[in-house]
Amino acid sequence: MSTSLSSPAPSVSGTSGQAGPQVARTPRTGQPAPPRAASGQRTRLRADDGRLVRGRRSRARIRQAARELFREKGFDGATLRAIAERAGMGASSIYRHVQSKEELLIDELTEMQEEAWTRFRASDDRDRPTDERLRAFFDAQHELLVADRDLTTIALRATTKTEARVAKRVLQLHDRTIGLLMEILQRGRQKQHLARDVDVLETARVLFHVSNGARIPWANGMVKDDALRQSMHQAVDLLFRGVASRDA
Amino acid sequence: MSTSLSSPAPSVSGTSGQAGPQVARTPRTGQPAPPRAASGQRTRLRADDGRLVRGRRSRARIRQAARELFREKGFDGATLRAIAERAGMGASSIYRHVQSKEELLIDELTEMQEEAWTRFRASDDRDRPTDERLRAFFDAQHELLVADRDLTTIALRATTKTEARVAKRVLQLHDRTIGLLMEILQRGRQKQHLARDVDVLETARVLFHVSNGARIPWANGMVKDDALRQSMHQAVDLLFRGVASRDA
DNA sequence: TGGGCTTGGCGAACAGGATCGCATAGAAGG
DNA sequence: CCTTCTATGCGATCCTGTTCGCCAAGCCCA
Repeated sequence: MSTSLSSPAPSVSGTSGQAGPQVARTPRTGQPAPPRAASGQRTRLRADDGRLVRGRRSRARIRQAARELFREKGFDGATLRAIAERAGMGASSIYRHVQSKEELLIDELTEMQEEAWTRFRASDDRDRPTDERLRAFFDAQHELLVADRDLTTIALRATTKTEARVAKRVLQLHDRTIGLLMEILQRGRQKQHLARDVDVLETARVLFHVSNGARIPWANGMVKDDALRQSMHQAVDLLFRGVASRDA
Repeated sequence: MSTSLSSPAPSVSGTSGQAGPQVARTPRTGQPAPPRAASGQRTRLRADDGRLVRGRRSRARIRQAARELFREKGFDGATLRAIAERAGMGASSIYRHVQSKEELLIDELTEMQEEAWTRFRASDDRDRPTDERLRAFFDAQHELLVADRDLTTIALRATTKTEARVAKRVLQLHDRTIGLLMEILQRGRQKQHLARDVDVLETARVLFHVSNGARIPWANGMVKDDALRQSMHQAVDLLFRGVASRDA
């Protein structure tokens, strides 16, 4: 327990595995390149291979184009063909670099998360009361979400893509968030803000789920920005104080 | 507060409006039939009009076919064309009766919910401890969900359809569930299981969100059936007891 | 009987995500 | 230089949800 809230928090459910997404892949097949018979494989591919360089650049352009178009037209409004055009290539080429449109979305989300955490950390103080820290944590997320309502909605949607690869990456994101919440809670237990026998993991999960769930009516316009924020604050309070009557 | 858990619980967010879905509609236009100029409208359409009867039968066949195919192939696997075929009509005809594929899903979900509630009520006893009742409530839902993992996933997905009509109906479902939870909690407050100043609505929401959120990793196979169940039980406990240390 | 209206149905067509097979261009090695 | 392999790229095509324009059948009223 040291570098609080910095490195990729421990995976929490079984969602680990699979290194970073930067590695060049062969999306077309899904398999990491068939080992080819028993002959000696020839090339091992240097990282500065001109083709790979080009590939990386293309990927970057795609991501950029996607990001822009998502913001301009929303996820559904951003056609793959449009993204491709802006990235300066044919639609089908995108699939050389990406498995599905959702994957582009997830890249985007991951970045948003990262930024939310950075912001939070910037103003965090580990010695504040735990519930206060939690509220600040959610506020940080809230701020960013509000700017991109559409992305938020679609993020929730992506969660439920049965297509394994997509779902897994989203779940990983979830796990990281839960991990961060756990760190906050753990600290709270050290400082005896929390009862000693509290299950930190389960508590973190509850908080996380609430924050996700509360976004749904908001994303659908049933709830105002600020109400969502308040709602999370209340949730933290409820969870802290408990709802049971004290004389039990 | 009398007929506990029976009639459509009070709508909780702004999601009210729009009567039942049984009314014959004009999906093609979206508008409930253009009022037509200033002339006197002729027909008022008796309920046993042969056309309407036929229509109802078609709708029923569509629903039936959809239900079956959803179960056989999952939501995404159940092609509209396939549904149409099984219902004995062309694909486009479906749209005379339904606004979108998701709508079929929602019909299905609504029924599942209804059944879950019925089951719960059957074994409920309003004098039991509140937390026990809540656990039973979630268990009842759990039982049904387990049978239809795919539907559950897609249900969550449907929540995030920006397409207003779909989202609204899902939100209504949510509201009803939250309403039922509120009734349980309210009763708990009467019986002084709950602290007097607890915000029943907010508590119900928290519970609901957690139950939804917890399903996501489960639906993606990261969590076993029983773990999901346990998780909900734990969540109820946490919320009841509160996580803050008592000496604060 | 026949006109006016409404509901239900159909095949064609469209849009958007994804796949396929072929083509090009670097790189490595002889 | 020629071969061989790999990473990229492309246009055609597929699949699926959805829309469109047209038509038949049912009901009502003259």
